Amino acid sequence: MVKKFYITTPLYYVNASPHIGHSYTTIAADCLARYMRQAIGKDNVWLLTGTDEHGQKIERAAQAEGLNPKEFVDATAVQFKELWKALNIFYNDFIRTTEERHVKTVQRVLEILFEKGQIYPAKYEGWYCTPCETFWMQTQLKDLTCPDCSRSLEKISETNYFFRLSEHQDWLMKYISAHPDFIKPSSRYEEMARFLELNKLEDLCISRPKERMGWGIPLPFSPDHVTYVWFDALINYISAVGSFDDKGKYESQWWPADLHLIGKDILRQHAVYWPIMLYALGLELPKTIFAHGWWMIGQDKMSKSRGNVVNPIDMVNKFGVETYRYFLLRDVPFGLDGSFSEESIIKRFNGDLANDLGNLVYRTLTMIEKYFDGNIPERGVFVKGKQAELIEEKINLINKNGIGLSPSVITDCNFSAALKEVWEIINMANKYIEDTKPWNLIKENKTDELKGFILVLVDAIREVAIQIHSFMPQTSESIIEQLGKDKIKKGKPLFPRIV
RNA sequence: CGCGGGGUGGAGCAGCCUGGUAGCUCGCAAGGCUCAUAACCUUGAGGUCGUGCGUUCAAAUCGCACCCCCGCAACCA
Repeated sequence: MVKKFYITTPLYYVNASPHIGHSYTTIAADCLARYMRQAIGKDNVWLLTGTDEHGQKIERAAQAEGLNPKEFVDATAVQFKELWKALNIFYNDFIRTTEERHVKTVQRVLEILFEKGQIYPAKYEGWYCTPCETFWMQTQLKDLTCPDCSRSLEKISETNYFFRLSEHQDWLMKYISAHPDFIKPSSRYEEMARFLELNKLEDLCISRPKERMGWGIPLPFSPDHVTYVWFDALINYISAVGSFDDKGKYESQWWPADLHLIGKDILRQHAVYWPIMLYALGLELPKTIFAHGWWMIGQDKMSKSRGNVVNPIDMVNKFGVETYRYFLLRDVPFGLDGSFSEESIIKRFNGDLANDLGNLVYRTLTMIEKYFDGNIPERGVFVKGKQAELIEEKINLINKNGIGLSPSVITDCNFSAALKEVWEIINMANKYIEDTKPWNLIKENKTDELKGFILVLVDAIREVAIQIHSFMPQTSESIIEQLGKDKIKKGKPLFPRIV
């Protein structure tokens, strides 16, 4: 097991309010971080999230609301923080790209790379749509009109700064083929490996002239330019957890990251640009980059233009945090796309949470109440049936592999499979009750058997509560509490069925 | 055109790499039970595994060809 675990979410771009996609990545990261805190100690885990706040899109979004960019991002960043609170996200740090610590590091990185000759100025030629304020590459165009607004484009040529991506292709390809865990899941790994095989990397334009786009970090060696997107945003992963000294040496107790969780849309930036930037700086590469899938809304892609964006807060208000977290992590294997609908949330809720888990807890507590006056029977040597042994075996097995997530499950972020494992205990327990028929035991005065039976259930439920802690912290705690130490504190059903 | 993913009982998926009684969840039907949130447990119905050809004693699984769906433009996890 690793000694420290540094996990990140992407920096969310704050040109609009957070949606379920943002919450998905962050909940997954929170779940892993919670799991790892239990496994290796809370001081050894660092979960970083934050917001990406520069760029033209934000400049324009701010304008649309009649705010200056800073006012605008301040307001949106708060929305993200509030959402994380509502979703019970426990992060160690929240970095904003407008913060001084970040700006300084970005400029330092630019400086170092410029001195090393990794960044160079060159004339940049392309087609510009003035009304849209958008720059188009030749390859994006069918004719000389703007793909967005169809107005005619203007050819402009300006000096910009470029990062020498192209000269790094060889070692990156070798690195990737030597590190099968670098990009996950494996389908994405193949995708990237093939991309590098089939395409030649071109140097990356990393600047914009200030007069055209002012809301960004100025290049230290050319104050008339600001950095452009990725050179700003990606650096947060190091700017938040360390700094460069005068000699350009980076110091950090957390770097390299153990896991960058990202959506599949930004895989190339993380799997190609970012490693090359780090390599050029002489820094270690992250251990693993995991690209998860997207939530579709029914069959459709979620997008602002379609107007089908789902607000996580609405879902939380409707179904509760715990259900929302459970649904996202359970319904679809991490890595694949999922189909989001209230209907499927309700299905999961009624099936897994109300009928299986909630009802198991409730019926067990009721039996303890009725048969033992609310006292959990004392431990003793009781005759165990075969089923009881199977349940105990299962519990031990899962315990041995570490809090319900076997090592492969954790490294492959297979939340869904982990929960399935846990639910097997639940199903076994429900079946065990059915087969043991405690209502007959009580009639026949078989108290010892009844005690043994209840203890098996109590153990099973405790185990389940521990297992689900990273996924549904509140539910876990509530179950432990209701079970009490010796005397139960039965409450209302955990998940009252939605009719 | 090309690239990637996919087509398995009503729905969603696993199985395919390493050929050999087609499995899971939900839904549906019948039954059982009463500790429980009309919940839980059991059983059952329902599939030419996209199409065709080939390899093989044997193909959902391997090979070839074809058909259909999704993504490969932008905002964005």
